[in-house]
Amino acid sequence: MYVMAEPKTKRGQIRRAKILAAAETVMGDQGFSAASIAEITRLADTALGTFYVYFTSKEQVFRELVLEMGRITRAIVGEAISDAPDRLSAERAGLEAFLRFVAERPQLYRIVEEARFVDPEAYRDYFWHFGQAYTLGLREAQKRGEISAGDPEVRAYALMGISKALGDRYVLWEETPDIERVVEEAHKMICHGLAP
Amino acid sequence: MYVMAEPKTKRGQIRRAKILAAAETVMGDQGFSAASIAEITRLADTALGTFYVYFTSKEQVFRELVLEMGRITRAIVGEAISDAPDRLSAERAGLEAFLRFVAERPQLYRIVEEARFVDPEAYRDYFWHFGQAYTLGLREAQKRGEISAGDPEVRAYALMGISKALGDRYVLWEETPDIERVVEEAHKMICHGLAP
DNA sequence: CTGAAACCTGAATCATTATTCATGTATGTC
DNA sequence: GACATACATGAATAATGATTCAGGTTTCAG
Repeated sequence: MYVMAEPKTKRGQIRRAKILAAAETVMGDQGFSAASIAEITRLADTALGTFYVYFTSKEQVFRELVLEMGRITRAIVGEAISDAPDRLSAERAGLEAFLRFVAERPQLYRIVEEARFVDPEAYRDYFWHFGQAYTLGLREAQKRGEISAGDPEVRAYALMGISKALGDRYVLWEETPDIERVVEEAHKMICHGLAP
Repeated sequence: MYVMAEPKTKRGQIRRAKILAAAETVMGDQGFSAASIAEITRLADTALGTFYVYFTSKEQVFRELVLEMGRITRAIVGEAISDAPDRLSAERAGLEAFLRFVAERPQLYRIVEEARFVDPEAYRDYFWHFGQAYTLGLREAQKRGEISAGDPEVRAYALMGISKALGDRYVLWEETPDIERVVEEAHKMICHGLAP
């Protein structure tokens, strides 16, 4: 997928950023196919044709948004777990940070999920990257004896799945999410499992 | 959403079923928007217009497929766990059955996930229904002392999330999935958690 | 100041497809 | 075997919206 060169002037950079932000809003709210370039440029106070000065296609802005979401999510979760004293605390902090992020920017979250259909490669890359880092974190925690033995990659994906499902059910589907409570309950299960 | 009456004659029932099956294939392979009615009817050896004898719109066949998927998944998982001796065994059997189902009918799985965007109500109903049953099963297992105490609904969604994530990573993204191994590893974590 | 590069414009193009419809053909009942 | 109902057809309709383009305007280095 061909990508345009960076804008050379200040004005150009601002314009491009405005269009990208508008695309986030419109695509996040309405989904990829319902989002029209016309509406994106309208929201960005820009002429329709200007869109194609900065992006080669509708698909390309979308991909850009998915990449941005990857960077943001990793930054937010990474930050949240960075000063946890041990891995179990890190799991709790990471889950909580993720759920709060979903609550604050549901559009970005939606875009990543839609990427599964619009741009499967970007979607896969997103989780692959995240999964790699997650796996590594668990493997090292295991070496340090902070968690029990077990395949770190399977665990990483299982834990990502928990976050996503709880985000859907308790953040997106709920008027007033009680994130604290959900994190608490989930964390108990993550630490000790279901066995009596 | 208006739904057509059932076909009255044998011929009609067969034709309708043929179109529905073709829709499953085409929509499952290409996704909702890339799937064209023309291709669906071509695959069903049927004239284009005949589609509208049986379905009111493209959206409506899609919904029909989502509902069908709901019935099938519940049947398959329900069957798998029905003769488990206790809840922890049931969790293992259910996870394994789900992963095998994803491996066998990836198109249907894809359709449900796409419903999140194409028909959010159907998507929500699907998980709501499943979540209700799952929660109930966990609550009763807890009463019987087969699992430890904890919010059964949060646990239900967490467990569904695990299944979905492992389905993505180890079934859809893998040439030759080793379902047995993944189930084994995940089940250890589900039973005992990460705590050392 | 000035010219070239960069940026901006929005009407026109172009392609795609869901849906309709007017006109047949089959089915089953009497 | 005739009639009504149900089913089948595919060309025509109609709407949509992504992308292009031919010509302006702004920026900024020299």
